Amino acid sequence: MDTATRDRWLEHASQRMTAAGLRAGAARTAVVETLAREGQCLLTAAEIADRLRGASAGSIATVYRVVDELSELGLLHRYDGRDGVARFEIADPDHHHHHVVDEATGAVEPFADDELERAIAGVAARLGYELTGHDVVLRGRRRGG
Amino acid sequence: MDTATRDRWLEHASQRMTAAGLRAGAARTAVVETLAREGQCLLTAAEIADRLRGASAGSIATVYRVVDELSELGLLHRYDGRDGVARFEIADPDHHHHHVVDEATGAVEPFADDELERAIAGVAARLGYELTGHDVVLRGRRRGG
DNA sequence: TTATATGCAAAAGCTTTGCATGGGT
DNA sequence: ACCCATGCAAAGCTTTTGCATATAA
Repeated sequence: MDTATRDRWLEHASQRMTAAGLRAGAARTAVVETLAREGQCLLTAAEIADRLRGASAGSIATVYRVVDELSELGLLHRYDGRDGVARFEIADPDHHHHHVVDEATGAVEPFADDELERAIAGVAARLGYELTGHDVVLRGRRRGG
Repeated sequence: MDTATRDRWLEHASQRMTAAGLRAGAARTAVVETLAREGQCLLTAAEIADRLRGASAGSIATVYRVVDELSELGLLHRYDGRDGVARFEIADPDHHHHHVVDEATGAVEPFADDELERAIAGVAARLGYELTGHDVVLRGRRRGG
């Protein structure tokens, strides 16, 4: 993820948070900046807290509170994997994507696919739903190398 | 889900379990039959245990052990929602489907879509993955009524 | 008979909450 | 000044694990 995208998201997040009446506290700001820095990469609350501790502070409780707020505002995507740990990453409308998990290594790779998105939109229309979100997770093994 | 489908799955499950060296204990059998009876419907471990208690027994620990075994054998699909509770349902290759969650009511509706499946297969091929599974969850609000 | 299945209870996570304190506006 | 944000500790959950007993094969 490039700097421009990250900065754009930071700007957007700042506006949304202000509009929502959220103050720019030290911990909240640090969580937001950490998520922006990691970009298109899923982080657990514990991983975010670890990165904050490197700087100054960050209690796990606050991290959970902040990621909940941000998710509520649509600023984060949340993924709940099979290991019972929630993971978060910034939601950038210009970089919409999903993930494929390599079951051999556990590695997570992002991907985007227009045809998949069209198919999902088609399903929603057919079923009569107005979509607010959707998750796609592929699991498999990488062929070749 | 019709009786024939349920019976077919039960037969299939029985064979796979025997082949895997699993014995037909009371609790395991009861869990399998409960899942078959519910068919195309997601159940939590606690919900399964509740249904067992109505009959005779069923400890939550055993339920977790059984659904893990069955998932490992590919006999169950597992969904991890945002509430941190895993849900299970029988995996019938002839009734492959996904789910759409109505955010207003929390209702979960199954659906199947060939175009969506084709898109997913296409993505996997493009990325060079041999898929072992995939999840799609749509979230939205039902239009009209 | 022998290894597996089961239940109970305890432990192990992750996540949330209460409360007192610190900090933004 | 006022109210929100934060940290700590404790509580709440789901899920896993240890161990003794019961049971399928």
